[in-house]
Amino acid sequence: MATLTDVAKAAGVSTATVSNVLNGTKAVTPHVRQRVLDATASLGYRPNLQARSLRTGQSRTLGLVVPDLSNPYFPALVQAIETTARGAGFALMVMDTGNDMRHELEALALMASYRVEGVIWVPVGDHHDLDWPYPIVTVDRPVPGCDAVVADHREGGALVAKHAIALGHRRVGLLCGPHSLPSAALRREGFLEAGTGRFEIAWEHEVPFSSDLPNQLRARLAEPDCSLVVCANDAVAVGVLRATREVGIKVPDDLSLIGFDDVPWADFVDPALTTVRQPLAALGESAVAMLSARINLPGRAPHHEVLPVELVVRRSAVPAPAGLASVSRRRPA
Amino acid sequence: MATLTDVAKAAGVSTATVSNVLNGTKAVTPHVRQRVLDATASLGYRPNLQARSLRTGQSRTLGLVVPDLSNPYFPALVQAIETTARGAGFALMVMDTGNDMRHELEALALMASYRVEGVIWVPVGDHHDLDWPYPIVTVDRPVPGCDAVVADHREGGALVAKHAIALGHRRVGLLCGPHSLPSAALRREGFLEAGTGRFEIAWEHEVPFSSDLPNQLRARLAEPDCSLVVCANDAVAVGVLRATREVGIKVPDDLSLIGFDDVPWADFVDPALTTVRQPLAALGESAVAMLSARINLPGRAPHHEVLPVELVVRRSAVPAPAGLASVSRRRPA
DNA sequence: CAAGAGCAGTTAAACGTTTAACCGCACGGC
DNA sequence: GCCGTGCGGTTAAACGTTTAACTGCTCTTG
Repeated sequence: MATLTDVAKAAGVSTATVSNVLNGTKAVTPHVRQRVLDATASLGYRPNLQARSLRTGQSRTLGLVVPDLSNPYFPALVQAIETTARGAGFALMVMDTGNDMRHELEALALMASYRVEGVIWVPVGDHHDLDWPYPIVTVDRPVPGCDAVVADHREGGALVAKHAIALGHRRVGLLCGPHSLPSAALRREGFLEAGTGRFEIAWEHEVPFSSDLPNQLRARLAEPDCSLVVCANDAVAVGVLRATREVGIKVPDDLSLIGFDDVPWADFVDPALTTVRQPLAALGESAVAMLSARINLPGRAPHHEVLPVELVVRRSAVPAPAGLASVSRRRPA
Repeated sequence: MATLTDVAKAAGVSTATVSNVLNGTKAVTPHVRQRVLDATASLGYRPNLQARSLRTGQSRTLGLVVPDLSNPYFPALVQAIETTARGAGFALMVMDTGNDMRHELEALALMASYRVEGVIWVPVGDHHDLDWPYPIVTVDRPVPGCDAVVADHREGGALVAKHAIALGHRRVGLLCGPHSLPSAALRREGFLEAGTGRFEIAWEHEVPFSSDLPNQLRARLAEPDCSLVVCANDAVAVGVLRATREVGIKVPDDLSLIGFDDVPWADFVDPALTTVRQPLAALGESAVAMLSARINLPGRAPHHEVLPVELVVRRSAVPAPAGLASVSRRRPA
């Protein structure tokens, strides 16, 4: 590849001059400026960003560390991060940790070696005492000492509760995600808080964020004993959908269902899922905004940003049958 | 961050020696070796890969250029590419072109500036006369002069046809993707080739790869005039699923449906989609394998690799009703 | 008209590595 | 007792940039 020196030689000037016209650093005579431009064009010169980085200490590269790209939650997030990062003049280096904490630390170390200027991180394990030579913004899961941007899971839970109340449900089943995950815990809290006194929790189970439901749950779903099941996740909702279909319970006629996340296919299942949309694109944009802010002026105290979520009403949750019908129907005398 | 020179100073040796112990380039006395190791550890030294790259000309970085990360086709592909690339000692720089040819060229140019050693590219437009200073492997869409790895779309089409025959369908509707896309065209060819004489094409439409069907198609689907609809895509299949539901046609009882791709949620819709699985992980692995092969020995003629696809039978396609029932039912005397 | 300022360009150092060339020394073989 | 060789280490150049310091010039200005 052509180098700055090549261009300088071709244009008959010094490398400094070439650098100056290419970066607009200093004024140069129109005539020589044109000669330089011609030379760059004809040689197909492209600056070597690694060399520049070495000299300036700015790699113009951001890192992104995620636990599992094939999780439908991520693509939209990654896309938003990549496009806004590039818009801000940063290229994005991506690493998938496969949900493994060890890989996670290796990834962060590699990022350091590649001299990224900052990292956006969706952590999987519990972390503390991190010290890396670059600023970090975590997404969805705060880590002590790092900036963080999260969706308003608590409010999301509350939105679900309010919707349940508006639909007149009095007995609801609750399938919440792993308590160890802040997001799941907050959704649950928000939901319970907004719902106390307005409806009764018929039962509650902790399930993984997956559409493969634990077996004991299938039995439970055969006799739901409630008119609405609130799910940790859209994936979980699909699991419930399947399980109920197997035992002949119809959603939403016999049983209402609410998910969370609004994954891309939430609108494709039958019935389309009523769910809470996470502002994936906004999360991504905020993350890179916070990161570049911190790159530009380090030393400020870590900051948390929480973004609003949105209830999206589709067809899986309908008004509760009058007189707690679903409860009595399932409890023949 | 600590530098090689810092380490050398701390260990009381020259930078060359430090480099040699860290890379195992030359033998060094166990004693001094240990001193160096201690120094690196205590300083938390991490090699500056940019500087190394500048010196050696090897950035240990690969580029990935995709048209649209939020397309469900990609996450699995990206994941496979990233993990196998990293396994081979390469970090991955990702850029999303937003389905825009101009962005595509900008992305390739940026990759050049970042001095990636090679690029894996899922092109969107028609390209030729490319010349970039790095090797390129295209995925899913061959570009003249580049290595390519593709799924066996033709065979996929044939698999669908054979399955249709096995199920006894005699009249089928065909919704094929944009003819301009080789993948869509090949699926169609394979399908038609394997099916001629065994079933009749009741009608055929060219549709975009989307679940929003053109309106004239909805009318068509109200009177399918066939027992099976073969879809360009799982997304298209979902579109058909919706449209038929609206007019009261039941899948698969009244009408069978076959998709393509086996996107992650193909199993979540009702009925679960019978479809053709693309070997996404294998495509990714092959792509980086081909790329590192070419990096190691350039100058070989471009090579194409086509990977086998797989029919996955679920519930959306069932045996045809006897006596072309679906046809006669829809045509009352 | 002399001196100072500003302009347009060059020189050279520096960023953090790798690596070829070199150097001193001990050792083995004749 | 010498010479060649291999070992363990150092020196210094080079990779492609940016940029501070410098050099002539021309212009302005008092």
